[in-house]
Amino acid sequence: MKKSPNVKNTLTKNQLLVLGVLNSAEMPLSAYSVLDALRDFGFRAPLQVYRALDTLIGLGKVHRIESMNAFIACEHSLCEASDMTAFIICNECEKVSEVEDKELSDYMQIRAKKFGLYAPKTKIEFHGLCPDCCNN
Amino acid sequence: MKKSPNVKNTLTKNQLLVLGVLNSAEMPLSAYSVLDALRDFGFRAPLQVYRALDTLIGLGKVHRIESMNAFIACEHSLCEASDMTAFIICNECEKVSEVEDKELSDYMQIRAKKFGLYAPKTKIEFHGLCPDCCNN
DNA sequence: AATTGTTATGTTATACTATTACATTATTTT
DNA sequence: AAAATAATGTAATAGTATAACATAACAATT
Repeated sequence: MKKSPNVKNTLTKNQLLVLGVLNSAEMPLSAYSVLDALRDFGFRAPLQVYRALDTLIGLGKVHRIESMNAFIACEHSLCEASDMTAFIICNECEKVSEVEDKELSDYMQIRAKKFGLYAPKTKIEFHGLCPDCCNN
Repeated sequence: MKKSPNVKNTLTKNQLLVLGVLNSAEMPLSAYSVLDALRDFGFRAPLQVYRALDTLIGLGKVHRIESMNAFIACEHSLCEASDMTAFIICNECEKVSEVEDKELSDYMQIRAKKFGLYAPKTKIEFHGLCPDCCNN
């Protein structure tokens, strides 16, 4: 919960590298996986990854999957604008996909208010079995 | 994602100790905080805590707050029966409270189905500012 | 162009969270 | 009591994240 420089909206070298790795990945990656992927590009320490991730998350370009300690590139254009992010996570094949659901988003806002919480951004991580894995 | 012995529903010594600590706590505790709290009772290694937690979570008596890597005793009697668990988390004072919301629970089920996900249990962690912290 | 202030990086060490693997003890079942 | 199962103890290690400090890059003045 802090900071937000980067006034001009160009990403720095490290941020571009990290985002590139996540964009190329089909699954959420741990920070250390990202680090390993970037060793040939000069990355040597976790902090280089975590710092870039912090900024990218702040910009809405990357999401953190809390239940997996992993990071995934945003699949939407303007997630920063939305007030909810939701993920479908299969416990079996571990596939993760981001979903948009305006109706759910609105409902969550109403719910949060009902609880007296000011929650401009909510995140949902649906865990379960995807259609493929259900038929086993 | 595994196991579930403990056929008879009496808790073991370690499970009771861990649950006791969490029941006495007002906030979610990390596994290592629980460990420290139980050193005088013979606990010496993290695994003693994690094992007890696994079982207690399986029984619905303890919940894991994913976004905090912490654990909290269930405030309801029959959380195991419910198909949703939701928490209100203040990013400022870090107060966490479990809420029941049948309507939201039902809605989440519908939503999950819409995404083709079999998700008998969903968890929501609302992050935001509680009423107290909003007025600062 | 040198000075200053700010942002981004690099680097080391360390803290925090969780699991593997194996040995032992306790409990239940036969 | 013997065998089978469940619970525990212990050590080592893996995995995740941050603190603290040094340095470099960049921008905005003067």
